[in-house]
Amino acid sequence: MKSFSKNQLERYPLYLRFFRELEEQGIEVASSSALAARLGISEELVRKDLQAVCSNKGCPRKGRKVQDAIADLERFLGYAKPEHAILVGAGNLGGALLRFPGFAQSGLSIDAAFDASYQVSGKQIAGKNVYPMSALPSYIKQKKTKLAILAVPGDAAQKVADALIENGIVGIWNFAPVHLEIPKGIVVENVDLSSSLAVLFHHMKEIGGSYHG
Amino acid sequence: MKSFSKNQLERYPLYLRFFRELEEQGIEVASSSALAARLGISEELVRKDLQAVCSNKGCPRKGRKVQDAIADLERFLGYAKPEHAILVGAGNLGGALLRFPGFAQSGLSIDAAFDASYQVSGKQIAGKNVYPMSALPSYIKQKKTKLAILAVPGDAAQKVADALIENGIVGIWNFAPVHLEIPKGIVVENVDLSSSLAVLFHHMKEIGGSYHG
DNA sequence: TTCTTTTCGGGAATCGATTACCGATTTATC
DNA sequence: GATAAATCGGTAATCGATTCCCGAAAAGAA
Repeated sequence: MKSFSKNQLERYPLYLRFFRELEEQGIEVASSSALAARLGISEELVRKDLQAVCSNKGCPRKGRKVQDAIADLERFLGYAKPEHAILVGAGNLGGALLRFPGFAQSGLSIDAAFDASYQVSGKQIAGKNVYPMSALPSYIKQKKTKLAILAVPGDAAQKVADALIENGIVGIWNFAPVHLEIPKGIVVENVDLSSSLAVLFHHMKEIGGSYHG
Repeated sequence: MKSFSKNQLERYPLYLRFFRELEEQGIEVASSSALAARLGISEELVRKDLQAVCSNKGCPRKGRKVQDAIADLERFLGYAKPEHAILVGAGNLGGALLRFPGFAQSGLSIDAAFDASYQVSGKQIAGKNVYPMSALPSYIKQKKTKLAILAVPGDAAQKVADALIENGIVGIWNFAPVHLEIPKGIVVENVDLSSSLAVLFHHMKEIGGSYHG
């Protein structure tokens, strides 16, 4: 069985996005070279990535069938059936995630939200119910939800994560700026804006675009 | 001169966060081993990372002075003076970023926002003015802004990015789900949720926590 | 048809990041 | 004061990702 590095996994959605664009334009075949040029990476890398997940071979001199590539990528990425998730913390960022329409194209379905504040719980955001935190355990157990999106303030994140795991959550998409302590067998993927900023700032310093010196 | 990999750069904010927590707790010295254990990475890696940016040496048997480490990390990350940025696209996600209070601790200051919709431009969000897009060129030129946060819908992103660059922006923090075509000398850092999701889904499949199969 | 061009797919080589190891040093303990 | 334990800093080795390279196949041109 093949193994996939984090970087490699992160590239697949970019490939899929590209192929979907081509499909919209009515283009039926595309080469790895074109994809590589568009994304600014080497064509060998693209080819190897696609070889690893595509059931169909590419055709010399032409490339890959766009529709086949889309099907292969969607299957590999798990977009066939949407993954059902709950969102915890329907405040500033959480609300934005609830309202974001793009997740449907990425195989994610946010079914419900939970918030500690009674100013938001009991209402709806983007057509999704926001429940009080007290309703969380029974909801997870009843719906057998496996995935949670964590968008609570940093100082509450660990406590909430513990509760989620205790009730059966095995995957956490963590938007809180905290490194969570997690037992083995639980998956956490962090969206850490400060890390992303660090990369950006450093590159800007290199080209001399920042005032930081 | 040293070079820093993307992964390495992304770790520094985590280190800084950890040291700041210790400082709040009144702890004055901390070892790389403790940091490594907390973050779930090897202690050699932590040591090497810190050696690369710290002016002060660690002390055998004790570790590093927390305050020195914080100072070194903040200096390296460019947090001494905040980087001034504008935000383009004050809608769903953009609004959330404007309201997010954590950027001050990451050396970022969002000074103003711009939006194409007249329903939001002219108003304020989180105390920051939202201007119409027509005001963008003159603002950038007058304030000599170098950094822009791009939070517009995907289909508008490339066009907006082109305009930003034309007016002097050299760094773009891109939240739009699009791979931007950018001339040389301009820095782009993408925050791509679909890539992050791909990593999460894959790991969940590995542990058997997903319904995807 | 034949030649050229482009792309594919696989194997070898390279490059860089991470890990392993080791002697040195300092602190705590006895 | 002697001894043990833990951490440091540096070098060497490993591991894996990416790149390089080549022969083969398909399409288009001559």
